[in-house]
Amino acid sequence: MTVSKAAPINAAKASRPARKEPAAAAVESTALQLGELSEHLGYALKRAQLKIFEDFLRCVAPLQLTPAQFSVLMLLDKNPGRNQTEIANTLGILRPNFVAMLDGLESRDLCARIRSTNDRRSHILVLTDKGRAVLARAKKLVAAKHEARLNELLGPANRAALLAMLATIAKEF
Amino acid sequence: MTVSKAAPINAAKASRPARKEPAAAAVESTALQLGELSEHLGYALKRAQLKIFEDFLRCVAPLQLTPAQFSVLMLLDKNPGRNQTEIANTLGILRPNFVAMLDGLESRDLCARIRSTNDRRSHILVLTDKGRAVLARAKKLVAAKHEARLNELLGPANRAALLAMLATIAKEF
DNA sequence: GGGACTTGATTATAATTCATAACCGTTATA
DNA sequence: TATAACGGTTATGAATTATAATCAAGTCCC
Repeated sequence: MTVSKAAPINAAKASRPARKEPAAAAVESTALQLGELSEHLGYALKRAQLKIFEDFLRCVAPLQLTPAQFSVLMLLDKNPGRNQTEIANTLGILRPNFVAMLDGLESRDLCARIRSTNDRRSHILVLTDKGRAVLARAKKLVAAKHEARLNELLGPANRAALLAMLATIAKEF
Repeated sequence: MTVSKAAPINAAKASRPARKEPAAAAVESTALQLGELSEHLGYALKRAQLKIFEDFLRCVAPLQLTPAQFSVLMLLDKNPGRNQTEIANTLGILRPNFVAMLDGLESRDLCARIRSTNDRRSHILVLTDKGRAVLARAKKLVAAKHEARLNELLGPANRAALLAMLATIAKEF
């Protein structure tokens, strides 16, 4: 839709005394109307997603993890012994792009590539101890700050309903 | 989070007769577990958003409009006489990036920049007749194919609830 | 066993998107 | 009138997403 990270600073520029206006009833430059746009799910979805990611970044800033990196660590933790292709595919990351991402995580000693003995082409991915520790801290931060805030805003029931609908869309659409 | 456009092709590779396995109970390479990841709103949000945009693109393909371009046309239609900064800001587009985007729309004769007589620095944006026509067709396509499909999947009430929650997040978070 | 084919990881590379700083002409203000 | 602020633009860089090609290792099959 659009919607970059840049705050939609609309703020009608704090009422100044006045402005020269053509003549007829001064329009006084009010806030813009989104109109039907606000009824479009894609638009709302994108804006919400940006906000959520922004907040995620903030909450987990001390650990320097992006949402993408977090998702990789989560997946490695839950699925030890898988190779790059499997992890990348389930996250929707293209294999070529996953290489640099793993390089980053591995250079920070959060995970490691281990040449498989079965199939010496493939790299088994594992969390390091540090990786597990960082992930644990990240989960705590996310739960305590990020998801908690959402629960507060929407209420647990609504939050669950939202999650379910999003999952439905992701799966069935 | 991650989640590129690439389909998370997990498909466990159609059962072949067998495979050499280390020894102990063959693990048979089953689908990966998302685990707690599926409980994280950001993850679900991102995946849903990608699906929605993908479908939007498909539905409106005959008109060659991206979600971002669509949102601009919608906003111009609802808010005639505004300048670039105002439009860009309310959509969260950075002004520098908006220039090329407008160049594209203007070169297709969907909108026009008009030098304001009040303030000769600013460009008033207006939809052309063609722009209005294209927008009208786009709205029809989106309503008939895209949003209709969502309604079908979620039901009108749920769809409305989803929209409301997303708007809440975008606004208050 | 050896050639043809497939697969996992990688490189190279391009297109798109998002972000920042600097600039020019115009307007407001001290 | 000089200075600052503003709207639009350029230039540019980082990050994200995508495709094709390469290399080594495995599978298939005669």
